[in-house]
Amino acid sequence: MSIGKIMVVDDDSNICELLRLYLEKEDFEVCIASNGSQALEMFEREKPELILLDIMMPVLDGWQVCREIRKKSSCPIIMLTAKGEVFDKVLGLELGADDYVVKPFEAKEVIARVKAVLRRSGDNKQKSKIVQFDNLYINMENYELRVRGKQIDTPPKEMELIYHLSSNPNRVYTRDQLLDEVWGFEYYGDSRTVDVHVKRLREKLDGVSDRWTLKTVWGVGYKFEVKEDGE
Amino acid sequence: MSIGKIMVVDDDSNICELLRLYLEKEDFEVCIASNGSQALEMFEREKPELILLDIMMPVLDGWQVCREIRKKSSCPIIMLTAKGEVFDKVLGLELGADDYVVKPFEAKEVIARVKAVLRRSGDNKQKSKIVQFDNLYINMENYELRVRGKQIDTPPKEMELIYHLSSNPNRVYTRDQLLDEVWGFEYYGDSRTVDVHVKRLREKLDGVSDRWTLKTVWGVGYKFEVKEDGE
DNA sequence: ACATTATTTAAATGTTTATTGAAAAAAGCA
DNA sequence: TGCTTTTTTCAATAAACATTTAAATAATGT
Repeated sequence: MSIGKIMVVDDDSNICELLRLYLEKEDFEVCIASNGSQALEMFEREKPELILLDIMMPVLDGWQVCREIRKKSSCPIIMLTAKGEVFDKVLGLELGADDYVVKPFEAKEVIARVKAVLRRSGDNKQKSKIVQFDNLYINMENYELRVRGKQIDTPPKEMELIYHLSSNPNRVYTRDQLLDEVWGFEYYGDSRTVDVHVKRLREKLDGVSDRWTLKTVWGVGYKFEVKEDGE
Repeated sequence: MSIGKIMVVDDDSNICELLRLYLEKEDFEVCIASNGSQALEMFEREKPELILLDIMMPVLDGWQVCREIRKKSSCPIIMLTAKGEVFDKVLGLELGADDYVVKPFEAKEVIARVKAVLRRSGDNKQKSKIVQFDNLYINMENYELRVRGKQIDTPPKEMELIYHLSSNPNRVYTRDQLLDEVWGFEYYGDSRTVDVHVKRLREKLDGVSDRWTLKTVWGVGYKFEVKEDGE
């Protein structure tokens, strides 16, 4: 599943495809424009969450594109600059670009900067990686699960399962839904697998709180049930 | 209100005043030195956040000033060079200048570069080169690692790795992240390399404290885990 | 009571990490 | 420079751990 759409603008198709390769590996969706005017048009249509923008381009150069986009949007922009143009990039930043990368670049570095800029720009739809209910604390950043403040070592699948369930309290998930959403779409295993993981989680979590419980919905699936106040 | 103090060093008072005018309009605080030795003295006293430094100056030239300041500080420095003057970029980089501007300059351009350099330096630096947890002491200034006050000879990579991990306690890093952030983007080696370094660090550090530990997060990576009080 | 669904258990399967020793690379020294 | 030592990397194996499967048992609803 895509974690965001990124528009790559460069007249060198090798560079575009290289970036596409790496970005898609990181689960970004990618669209490509090979010149400035195409970029502006595509920007309207695709509404990307971030733009990787080459400076040296035919028709409209990167700065002009940057300036145009800034007139109507604050979409993050990372400039791609050739080695010779080192000091113009400073002005690029002043025009409203968020970061820059100097060619020839390491693809890994570009990815890192994309992530950093997205993180900084904040309004990305990344939901909190922390869930807390009464004396249960789940932190997917650190892969940490705490019960009454005490850390409990938990394997990744169990971790993701309890996180998924508790992120949407009171919602019932069928086993197949859980296999799709936690294990992944391509997974084709026995749905009893879910039961086993639920069982292990219960071993760790049962009787821990009277304010929530990992409940079986008979004939349907499971839910993380949270009790209302005073109930 | 000032958004930061900038020291301007130039023997031409016209240039100094022009820069002061523009910088103050942008809410920077400005102090001015008209030669090298005055600059060094003022640097100690005023502790500016950035320095605009002319190269051609009587008494001490810009290069010498730059070198002196770099001995004790990483304060950002932008060099001012006259047109026709050959700017030695390699020398500039080696001495630690962050950017340069060629005279005659547009005041707006200087402002843009000042802001860009400040933004960059704000991203990167600011973090202490010393980390301390319980009886572990890491000093990256002089590559020194101490356990219970006793110095332990440690190879550079291990040093950088434990420093990186312990600088962000409890955060999980994947092996690839560590390769990017400790080894560098251009590194293309096997990610198992990280394991070996972790293993060596553990030989040196295991059982040393019950308040922190170098922990494996199965299926994910490693973290420097620090226990809360009373746990 | 019967059919269906859920839980538990244990064993098999698969994956990730730890450990090791040797090779390669880098750094230090004469 | 050439030699030695240290550090880093690589690759193979062993160990640890997680996940899945399958089958037996228990619970639930009609």
